Amino acid sequence: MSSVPPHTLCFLLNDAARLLRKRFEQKARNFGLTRAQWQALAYLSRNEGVSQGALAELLDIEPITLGRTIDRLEAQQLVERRPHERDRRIWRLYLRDAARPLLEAIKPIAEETRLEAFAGVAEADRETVMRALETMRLNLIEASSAPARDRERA
Amino acid sequence: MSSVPPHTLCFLLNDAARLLRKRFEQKARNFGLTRAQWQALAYLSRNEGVSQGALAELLDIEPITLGRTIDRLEAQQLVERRPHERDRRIWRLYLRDAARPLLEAIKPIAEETRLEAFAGVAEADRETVMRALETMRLNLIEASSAPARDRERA
DNA sequence: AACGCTTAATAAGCATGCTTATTAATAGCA
DNA sequence: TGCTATTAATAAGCATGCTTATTAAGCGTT
Repeated sequence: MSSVPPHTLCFLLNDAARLLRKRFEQKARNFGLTRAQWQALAYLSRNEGVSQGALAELLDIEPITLGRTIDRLEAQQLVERRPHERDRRIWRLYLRDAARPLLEAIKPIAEETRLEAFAGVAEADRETVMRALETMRLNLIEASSAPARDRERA
Repeated sequence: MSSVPPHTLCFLLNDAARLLRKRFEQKARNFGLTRAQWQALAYLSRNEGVSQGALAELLDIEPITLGRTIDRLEAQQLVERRPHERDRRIWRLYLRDAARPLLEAIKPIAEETRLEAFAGVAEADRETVMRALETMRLNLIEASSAPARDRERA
């Protein structure tokens, strides 16, 4: 009765990403971190003192989206907002001590999940996938930040 | 000051999927359909008369998630819920007439977005990516529907 | 100094996804 | 038949993401 689903890139990519996130969060629940929170922490750990806007730029998300994630990380005592020395509009972000061991502890979970996902995919193909995803990411950042043409057309 | 971001599979896959979705929705805004709504319609078009639970299973999402998407599609007169002949718990889902031309109209948008995303990726690599994503999807459905072991461990 | 432009962060409101809990109906067994 | 199990759908509550709008602060030009 039910026929083959239409596996376009958009559907497949979304499904794989959503299922990977779901699986990661099943395993990471005991740590109290979602994928988005972990990603924000991971990027922040390499860029302490950065502003919210700049960190959002690194993550390719909107500042307001990051802002609310930082709210939660701050409530969990994992991140600290400190005022900028000269510019009172800016918050500088820093990890708090509890965040560092958590970041280490969660790495094996990510690796486990990666191996589950990649099971049955040849090593060479895994590299191809990673390279292609990075290319796509850059293509799409470029495309969606310059959408004026399409909007005018419409 | 800011260093290379940690491009793990989980981050990259999520970022690529999110950016592709964002780009698709920028282009499809005039049609009033989100990616999730379009996906539900596309799968439904090949399985009319299906129940909500069965369609959710096809989409690999939770029934409650689909239920709310169907609420919106019903409000837009694109989908119809009809009672099951014998089982009063079940809604059978059908496309309404307005949905079919919409599904056709949106296909070129999806194709445009696909080409933008895949720019600079060799044809052979595109196929590798699609195959790998499908493998990953199946791996993760398998893994996350049998999570008992991990929960007990924890 | 005062005006207006830009920028950083946040607010409001929506859709999608999840988990957990509830309701209503069916199915299965004593 | 009647009790219990299961099943289908939905409700409640939360996190993440977006767009659009607002507030506050800084910058620049006159």
